[in-house]
Amino acid sequence: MIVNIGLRRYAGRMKRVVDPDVRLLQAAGDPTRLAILRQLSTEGPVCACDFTACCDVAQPTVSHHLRILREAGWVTGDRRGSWIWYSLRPEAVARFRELAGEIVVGDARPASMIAGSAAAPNLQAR
Amino acid sequence: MIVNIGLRRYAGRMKRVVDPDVRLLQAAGDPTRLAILRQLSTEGPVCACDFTACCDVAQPTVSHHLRILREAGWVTGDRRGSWIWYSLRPEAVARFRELAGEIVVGDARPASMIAGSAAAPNLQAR
DNA sequence: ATCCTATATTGACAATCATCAATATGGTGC
DNA sequence: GCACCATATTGATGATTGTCAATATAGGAT
Repeated sequence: MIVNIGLRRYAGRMKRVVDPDVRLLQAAGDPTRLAILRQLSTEGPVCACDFTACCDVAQPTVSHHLRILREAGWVTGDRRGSWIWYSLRPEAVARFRELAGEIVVGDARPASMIAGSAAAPNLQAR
Repeated sequence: MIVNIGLRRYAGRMKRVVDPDVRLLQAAGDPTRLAILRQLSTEGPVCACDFTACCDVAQPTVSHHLRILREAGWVTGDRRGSWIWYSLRPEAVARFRELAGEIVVGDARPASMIAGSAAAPNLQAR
């Protein structure tokens, strides 16, 4: 996508992520956050204070990543006293599994829907 | 992670992505690249020239994203004449599905392995 | 050889990201 | 009230990212 700014053309990053599937994948695609997700998966609800150990990052960084995971729908935080227990949201886990099931090798279409399988590709105008 | 550079402390991004799982997720976590993966999944091998349509991006951008998908292990390119046909790599698809299967809600450990479930969290030194 | 087309690479630019120190917020207990 | 703890937010910094125009590379056809 190209946007004019004054006389210049903007060639940087433009399309913000809105697709919830992309947000889910993008949130999981970070070493610290994947470690958090894995810890939540194997240990069940985890206190926020216990994430700094596994990830070797400072407390504000953990808080930052937890916010991203929360906004992507991966986790919820449940305040109990002065601690906050984080847990995986089943909807996100289910959606992630669906997403994985949608990516399959080979042509998933029934043979009747395929027109010219081995034909030339669609040519594009430059 | 903290690294000293001269007298300053570096507070920017440090740990490069090496975990192949993270690379897989990171590569999939982009709108253009997820669209490419989905097109490959539903249509089977796709000529590189056919990706510009679905993604609304210029040719170098498609090439850039294909390279990222290739380096993450998602796709391979097969040159046939002047066209290059891209297809999903079964290993990546399989790993992605495994990855999705590893993230589960609730505590996956057997009850015998759980010490003090409802006890206080592990306290950390600041 | 030359031309044409498909794809990759280079270089630049701006947005976004991950990280931390410092500070703020909000709860518990005295 | 005050002190202490857990967590979130702010602000700064530097790396990384996504995008394009321009150029390069490579194969097919003439």
